Amino acid sequence: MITSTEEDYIKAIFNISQRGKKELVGTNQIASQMSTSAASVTDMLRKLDKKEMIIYEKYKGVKLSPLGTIKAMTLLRKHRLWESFLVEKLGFAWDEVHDIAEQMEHIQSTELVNRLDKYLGYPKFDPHGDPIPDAQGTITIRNQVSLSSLQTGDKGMVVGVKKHDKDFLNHLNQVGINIGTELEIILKYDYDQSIKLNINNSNEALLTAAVCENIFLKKFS
Amino acid sequence: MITSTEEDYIKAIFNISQRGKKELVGTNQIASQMSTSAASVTDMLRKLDKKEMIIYEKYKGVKLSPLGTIKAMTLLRKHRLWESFLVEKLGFAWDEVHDIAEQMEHIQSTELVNRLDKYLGYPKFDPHGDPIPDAQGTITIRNQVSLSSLQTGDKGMVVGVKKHDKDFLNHLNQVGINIGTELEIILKYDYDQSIKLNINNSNEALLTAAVCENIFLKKFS
DNA sequence: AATTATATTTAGATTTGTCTAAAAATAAAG
DNA sequence: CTTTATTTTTAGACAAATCTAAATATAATT
Ligand SMILES: [Mn+2]
Ligand SMILES: [Mn+2]
Ligand SMILES: [Mn+2]
Ligand SMILES: [Mn+2]
Repeated sequence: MITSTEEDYIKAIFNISQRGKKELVGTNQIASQMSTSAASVTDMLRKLDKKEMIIYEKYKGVKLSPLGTIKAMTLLRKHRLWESFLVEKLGFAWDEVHDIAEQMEHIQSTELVNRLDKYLGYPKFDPHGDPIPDAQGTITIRNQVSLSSLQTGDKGMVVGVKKHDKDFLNHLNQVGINIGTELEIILKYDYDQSIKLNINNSNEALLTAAVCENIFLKKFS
Repeated sequence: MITSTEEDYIKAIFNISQRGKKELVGTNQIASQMSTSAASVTDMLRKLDKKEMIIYEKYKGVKLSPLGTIKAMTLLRKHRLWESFLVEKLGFAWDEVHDIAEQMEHIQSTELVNRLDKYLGYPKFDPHGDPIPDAQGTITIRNQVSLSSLQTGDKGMVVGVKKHDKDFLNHLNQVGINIGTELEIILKYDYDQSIKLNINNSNEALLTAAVCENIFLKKFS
């Protein structure tokens, strides 16, 4: 038996270790990710260690055990399948689904998840371009580059975003960027690395370096 | 803010007051329905009373307040819509969906429920024949009779069941009864009120009085 | 190497939901 | 109208998840 609070900690540890380079995750990192106190994190780490979901050494840090990694994959699978359902079947926008999926990922029923997967046609990526682990927990890796790494004249198609918060996604909506959108870099300014680009061969837009950093593309040619 | 435990108590109180004749629900009734102790129930009743979800008088009993009744309707709506989704879209059988819906009914998002309702085509009844409250909380009443009340020669169509547990529904599956099944009473035995009947103009079956008690029909002519 | 700063853990409390055992209130019987 | 039985509430305790404030360990600076 695992509680949904424990599940959220597992997810947080996985997410932090994905985006950082270091193998071990720190107490404060988890605390800030979960918007809770460091003391609460320490308590929970002890508990998850006893349940053998993580490998934890006092003062040094923490990483997921094999068991914890499987659990994290299951959670990502559920979260991303529900997000896909909300967008594909119920017509939600990609910036409206995260908080709901955050709840639905905790529903306990493997049969439900597998049937949902089938119903959606076994999608490989969620509405934010994140890969969906299959029933065995394996994920499809896609070769993608950050928009920041492209130069003047380069072209590509948007395949994912790094941040998932409403404000960021809403901004992309406003400038007309979504998964599948085609971009051509008209000019990359040396001064501040901001990028002027052409969207779907029609509109033009200017993105700051901070925004470009969080957009993933499949580069053409 | 209401917790999902509180929501389950609200539902229990509503369900008990529906099936019983008395207006006030007792502590022990709730305890047995929720498989918990009477002491826990008393604690929760105090809390729900302070939140104005129920009207509670020590030693006398409890009933839902207007606020609590709205809450109960919302919960029934969510539970039954999710059950419909699981059966209609994901292909679950009617005896497999209750426990999953018991979890999904607690997802917090009115937008989600209303979109789900639309996606399902605004169904009026769930897979067990129970009415689904609309967004305003009003439910369609259907004129139905218990199979026990029918006599030799009567005909009707199954429109609902009183019990929702797996064992009971599985038994109905075995004898070939589901929502929509047409029944004709061949013979009602005076000795123990058991009923021999014809199912969909093909098979024959014998049901005990206890089983007949829990099947609702729309009587023909 | 000693001092300062940061990160992490402990100590002690709180809230929520639960329990058992005992006390009190109400209902049922004699 | 007492006595017995049932129902309900209280008392006291516990596990889970959280908090603040204080102590301790590790890292960074002089
Ligand atoms: Mn979550
Ligand atoms: Mn996503
Ligand atoms: Mn429930
Ligand atoms: Mn139902």
